[in-house]
Amino acid sequence: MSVVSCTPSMGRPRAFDAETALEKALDVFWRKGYDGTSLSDLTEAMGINKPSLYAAFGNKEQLFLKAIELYESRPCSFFLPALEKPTAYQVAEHMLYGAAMNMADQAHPQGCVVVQGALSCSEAAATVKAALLNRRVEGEQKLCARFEQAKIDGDLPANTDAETLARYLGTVLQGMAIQANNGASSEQLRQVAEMTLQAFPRKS
Amino acid sequence: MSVVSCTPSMGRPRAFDAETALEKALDVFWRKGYDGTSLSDLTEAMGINKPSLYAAFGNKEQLFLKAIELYESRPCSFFLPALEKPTAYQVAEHMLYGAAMNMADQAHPQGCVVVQGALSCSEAAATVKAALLNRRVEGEQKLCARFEQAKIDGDLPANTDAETLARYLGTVLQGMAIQANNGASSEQLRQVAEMTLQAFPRKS
DNA sequence: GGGGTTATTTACCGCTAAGTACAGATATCT
DNA sequence: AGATATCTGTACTTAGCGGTAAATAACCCC
Repeated sequence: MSVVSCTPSMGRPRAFDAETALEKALDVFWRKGYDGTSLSDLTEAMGINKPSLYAAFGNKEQLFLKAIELYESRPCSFFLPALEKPTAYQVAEHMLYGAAMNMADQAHPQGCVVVQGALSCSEAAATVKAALLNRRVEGEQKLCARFEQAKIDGDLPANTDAETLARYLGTVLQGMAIQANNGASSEQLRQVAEMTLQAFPRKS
Repeated sequence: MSVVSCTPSMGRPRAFDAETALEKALDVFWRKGYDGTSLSDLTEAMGINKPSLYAAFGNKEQLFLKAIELYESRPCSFFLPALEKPTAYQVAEHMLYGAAMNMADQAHPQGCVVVQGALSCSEAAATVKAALLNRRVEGEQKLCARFEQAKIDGDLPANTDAETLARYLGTVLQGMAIQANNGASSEQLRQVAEMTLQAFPRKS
C-alpha cells in the first residue's frame, strides 16, 4: 500500500521522490511536533516548494497524518511484529526490548512521534492530536486482546487482568519515549525493560 | 518565596491578582503546550491585557517558567513530599499513588505539564524545553540519591542498582502522564501503580 | 511538432503571532 | 494639592504563519 499519490503517466514528472520527501517531513514533525513545525521547516527539509507540497500531500495536517502512516509502516517498527510472538511473555519482551533499541536510536529523533507529535497542542492541531491518541489507545487494545488470547492459550494465568497488564506495558513504553527524549541510552532503556518484566506474570 | 514580582507601594495598584493570573496561565500552557499557546489565549484566560502581562511577567517564555515554578510548589504536588517517606518502598508507593491520583484529576488538565509542556517543539521553545528536561532529569537524580540512602539505611538490598530503579520509576511516572492524556482514570492508573510495585525489590 | 496535462517557480494573499508606544487612569508621598 | 510612580487600554509594528494564483517549464500522446 503506497501512502502517497501514485505518479500519473501524463504531464511533467515530479522532480522529487514523494516517499523520500515524506521521510524528511516525518523527521521534522518528530523533532518539533505538529505545532512547532512550520511550512518553511517542512519545505526546507523536504527540498521542495510550498505548491509542490500542497499538490502532493494536501496540506500540513494531511501531510502529518501521512507521515504517521509511514512511521508505523516502517520496517524498524516493533509494535505489531511483537504481537505475533508465541507467548504473552515473549510479546512483552520483544516489545520492550524493541522499544529500548528503537526509541534511543541516534539514526532518527529520539522517542516516538505518536507520543510526542501532538501531546499538548493548539486547537488547530486538535485533529492530529485525536489521531495520535487513537493510535495509542488502539495499540493498547490490541495488546489487551493478545493477552486475552494468551489466557486461552494457557501462557498467562487465568486470573490475569489483561487490561491492566496491557495498560502497564503501554505506560512503560510511553514512558520510555519520554526517557529517550531525556537523553537515556538504549542500554539504559534495556535495563528498564528488564525491570518491567519482573512485574510480568509467568506461566504458573 | 513569591514567584511573582512584589507589589510596590507607589503608583497605580495592580487591578488583578498576579498569583491567580499565573494559575490561569499554567492551565493554558498545561492544556496547549508552549508552542500551542498564543498570547491571546493567555491574556483571555488571565483576564488581563498584553501590556499588563509583559509588565508583570516579562514575556511568554518567562511567564511559562514562572508557571512551572508555581506548578511544582503547589500543595497538591506529590513528588518531593514522597521523597521524605521513611523507606524506599514507601517512597515509590506514595509517588506512584500520588501520580495516579493527581494526573487524572479532573480539576485540572490531565497529565503533567513538565512532561507535556514542551516535549517536541520549535526552536523558539528550546529554552523552555531544556528547562523541563532538566527538571525531569533532576527529579530522577533525587530519586536515585534517595534510593542510595535507602541502601545505606538497609531498606533496599545492598546490590540494588539505584540508578536503574530510579529510571524505572521515572519511566512509569512519565508514562502515566501520557496515559492520563489518553483518558485513563485515576483508578486505572492506580492499578498500573500496583503492578509497577511488583517489580520493586523488597527488604530481603 | 503541436496540444493537453502536470509540476515548478515566483509572488502574493489575509491573518495572527509576539511584542511595544503612548496616552490616560489611579494610586502614594511630600 | 501637586509631583511622581505605576498600571491599564487602545492601537500599532514587524515578522511569520498557512495557503494560493498565475505564469512558465517539462513531459506524453497523436
